[in-house]
Amino acid sequence: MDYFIQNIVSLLKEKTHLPGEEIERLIEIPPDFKMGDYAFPCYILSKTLKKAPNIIATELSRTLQTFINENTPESPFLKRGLREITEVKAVGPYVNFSVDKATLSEIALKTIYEEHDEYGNKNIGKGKTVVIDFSSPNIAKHLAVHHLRSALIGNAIRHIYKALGYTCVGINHLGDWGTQFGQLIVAYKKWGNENAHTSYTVTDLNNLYVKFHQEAEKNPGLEDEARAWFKKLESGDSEAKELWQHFKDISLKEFQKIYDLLGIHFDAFIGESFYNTMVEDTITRIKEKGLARVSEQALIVDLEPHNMPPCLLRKKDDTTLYATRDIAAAEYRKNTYNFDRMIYVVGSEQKLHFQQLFKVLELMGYEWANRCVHVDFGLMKFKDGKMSTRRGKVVLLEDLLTGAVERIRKIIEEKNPSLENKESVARDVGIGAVIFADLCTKRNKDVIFDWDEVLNFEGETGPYIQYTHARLCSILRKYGRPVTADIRFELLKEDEAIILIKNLGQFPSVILKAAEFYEPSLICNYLIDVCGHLNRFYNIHRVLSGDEELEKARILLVDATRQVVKNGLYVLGMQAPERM
RNA sequence: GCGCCAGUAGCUCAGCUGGAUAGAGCAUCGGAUUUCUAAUCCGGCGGUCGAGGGUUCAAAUCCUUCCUGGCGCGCCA
Repeated sequence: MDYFIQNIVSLLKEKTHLPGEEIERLIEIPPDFKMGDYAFPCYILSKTLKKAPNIIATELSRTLQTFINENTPESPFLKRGLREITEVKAVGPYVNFSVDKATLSEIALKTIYEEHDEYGNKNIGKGKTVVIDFSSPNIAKHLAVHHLRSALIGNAIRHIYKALGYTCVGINHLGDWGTQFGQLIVAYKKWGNENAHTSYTVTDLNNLYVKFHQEAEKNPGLEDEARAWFKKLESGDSEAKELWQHFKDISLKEFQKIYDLLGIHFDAFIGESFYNTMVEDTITRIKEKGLARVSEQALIVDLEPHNMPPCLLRKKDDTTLYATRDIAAAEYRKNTYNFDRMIYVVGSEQKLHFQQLFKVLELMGYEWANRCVHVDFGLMKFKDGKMSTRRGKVVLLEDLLTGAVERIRKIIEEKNPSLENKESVARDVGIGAVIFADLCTKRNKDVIFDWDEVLNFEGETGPYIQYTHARLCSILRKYGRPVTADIRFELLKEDEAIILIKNLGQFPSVILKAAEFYEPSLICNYLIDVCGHLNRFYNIHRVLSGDEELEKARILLVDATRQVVKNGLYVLGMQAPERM
């Protein structure tokens, strides 16, 4: 618990007779720093005391202030903590506490200084494993802008949980199985070209896929052919398998290029096909539990008692469905990684699917079913509708990324032409801009993709955060001496400094909250706040002033801010260039 | 038809486990640089928090009805 809150709670406990936990929960931070550093709302007392909260606040603040004045010298337990409460005053229905700013600064800045790259980390997840299923694109289709979200949110969540001490296993659950491969094989055999083995690209595969759907509208028989080919694939037909493997190789090569660009790493690429050999056992187990039955020639788990549509295990042609493979995959992952939690970062259009999946796992008797979570997110849309590879209507991820890098390159040329390593900085900032733009909004909202919006680098953007970081690095370079935490903390007395320092102290709890809600956007918003406070400070107060003591103090603040921004960018999966 | 999600400034969003005057950015208008990178900062403009009803001392926040948009609802993933 925060040092000051601890003191305030023990003080209030004595005078209000409320339980400590309750008080701690109620303590908040006033909206305006001028009101004080911490606040206790008195509404809760108005019922028992039968007085208006304003009056209670006035009386309580007077009592507390008197108590502090009287007891400071003697009380051995509260002595230090009490002396650091500099003022207790009533503001409306709140009792507001002001604390000694030098102590506040010392606690926050020393912690950051000592923990540096580990600041914000915790060990609450030590010895526990989290499996994160993310990105998981479909083979034979391009990675498009709408595939970005799962990859980025998953990657950030992975970093966040790692920071909390969890062992994270990032799995790319490739969509490399299913009727669509039957479709692709049919399309390839009908319209494909002989050189597939040497020259085919994902674009070619995607064209075949689009063509299949166009043709299938005119000729529904194609769908049956496709199902037949998938059945052959599932039963191990060598021709089908060879084609499938090729489609897969081509896709993986292209995916890897993008993941490298984004700086995203997976611990395993295990596609759906991998579970093909396990689904029979899975189905057997489901049958043994008496959960499965045949309906309309298909094998299902009836979820009617749980107010859900049935979960289909096997189609009438005997091939399996993705739900079946997902059940097998969940069992496999539990056996392999013995996870404490499993997180699926998949779009919200699959919400029902995961509800069904988790329910089936629960019905199978797996106690860990309730430790599986679907971290869903809204769709990426154009102004005029949903993106879809089926209709060939997409913005390719690669184009977006190279476009952003290109744009940054121009801006560097314009603003900082003498910069070294322009190429790598342009890449870090361009990619970072895309990452930040995507992570910045709460994940369950739909995102409307707008080139102008994504390529505007002013205001609340990735480049803004990185730019702030680069300027801080620049000051430290100019300073040229080692940073020390042995400073006179009372010199950091300006409002802009205090607000910033308090903000920096919040970082660990922001990480925690982001983990709790699986919400990387909280970190984006936090970084915008920190950078805003820093830039305000930077604009008003000179760091390298010539006054040695003051310089030392402000340098520590600069370094601490740099560190927090760097750590924050890291968990988002972004680079923090030192010059730009 | 049923279910889930969203609706806050012209635009994009924050605030939502009830609490102090509803905040940012973009756009627009006006200002700040002999000094640490102006990808910055300051100010102006801009809001019946989709609509009605309810709970409460207190509602953008909780409940309810309705409206609008998105997604989903057995052999795709």
